[in-house]
Amino acid sequence: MRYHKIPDETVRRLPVYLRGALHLSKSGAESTSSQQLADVIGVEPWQIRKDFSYFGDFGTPGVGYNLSSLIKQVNKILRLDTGHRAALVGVGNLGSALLAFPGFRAYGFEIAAAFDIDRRKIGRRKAGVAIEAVAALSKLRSRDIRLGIITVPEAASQRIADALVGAGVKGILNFSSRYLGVPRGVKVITIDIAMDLARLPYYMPAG
Amino acid sequence: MRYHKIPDETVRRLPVYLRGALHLSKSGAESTSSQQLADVIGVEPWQIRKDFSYFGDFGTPGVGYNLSSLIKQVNKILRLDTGHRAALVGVGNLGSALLAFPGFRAYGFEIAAAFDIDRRKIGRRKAGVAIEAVAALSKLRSRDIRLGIITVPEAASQRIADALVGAGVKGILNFSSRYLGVPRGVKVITIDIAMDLARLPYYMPAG
DNA sequence: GTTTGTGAATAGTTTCACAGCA
DNA sequence: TGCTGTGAAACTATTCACAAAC
Repeated sequence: MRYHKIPDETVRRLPVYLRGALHLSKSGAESTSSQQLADVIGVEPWQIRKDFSYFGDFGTPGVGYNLSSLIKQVNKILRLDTGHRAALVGVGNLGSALLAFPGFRAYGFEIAAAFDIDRRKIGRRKAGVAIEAVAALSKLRSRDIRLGIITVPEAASQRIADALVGAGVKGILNFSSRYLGVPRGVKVITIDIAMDLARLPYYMPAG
Repeated sequence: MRYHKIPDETVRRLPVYLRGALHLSKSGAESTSSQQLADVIGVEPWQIRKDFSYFGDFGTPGVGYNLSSLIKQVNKILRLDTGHRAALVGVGNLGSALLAFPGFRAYGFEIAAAFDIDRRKIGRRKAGVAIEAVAALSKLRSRDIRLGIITVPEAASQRIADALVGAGVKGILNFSSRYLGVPRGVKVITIDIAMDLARLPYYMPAG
């Protein structure tokens, strides 16, 4: 199955596998099996094997997967091996929390710039990052930043997305609840916190 | 198609439709069409019609959908018509941001309690909510709280999930990056911010 | 004996195209 | 005419079961 289109769902799971592998590796293990990795992350072993099979032979039959080589290969597929600099726009409650969030580093991300529209915030620092005026967004191109994180109110999100795209950003993590129109070649992933909470009651027993 | 199992993907999209409908309604419209709603939220019109068709007749052929009745029906399907009280555990950066987050109210959610393990935080208030000791979690049952939001560090998340389940919580919104094992009958939805960011580079043009 | 990798079977979802109603 | 609702077709993803590799 080496020469196939990769299912989106497989790509969605790869970071999960990566995290599981990192976890096992930190626990001192040198190798693992699809069964053990599956137990750690809560999926089924054949799913892991199938997903990996799209990219080539990751493991050794009868033995399993070498963790450090597995981590290296998945990192490469996801292009996390080079490191990425992101710009965060909107230093409110959520934006501030993300600036301080330690979880990005494990995947090689760094929030290298922060922007806000509020004059009182501009010039200050938050979690070591200087807050700049939104107007300065247009100068991102020269700063090797190709990722944007949008944590502004709904009403401003499309305008900010346009500005980020204009500044050469190719990937956006969007925390606003509005649909963002972007040109082909730019990928948006939306995290809508209230919406995820909103489908929880559907699955809960009545009461 | 009235007597079918509802696809999970349909349930995932219902809150999106709800938000679009609320948006149009706030803009002053009284009715809409699948085409207009689709444009607002960035999906295709037949997707909307198909999804609604699992639940019955929502619209009028030749005319469209009445917004207030649409909103009422979707709210009912998602069980958002009754209101829900949630407990948040872990008042760190992200937890604090969520306590102050205004977006939950639109869906009828209220964060009615907050818990932390840090003695210095216990007894204080954040966004109007008193911070209680994690040990007090066991008394949740009597407070009409059946939803939990977990914003604690990875290492503690399973323990907190167990405590929430023990206190009668039936739905969990999990922001930690660890897989949570819960009994049948409890639904977990995980938002893993770093993981979503981690699959963005895969989709970005090389550079 | 153990565990991977993968075709084939099954299940689930999206898309189409149009009948039927306002 | 305009728009919904939905079977049927096309597509995508999951699950199985087992041959091949160690």
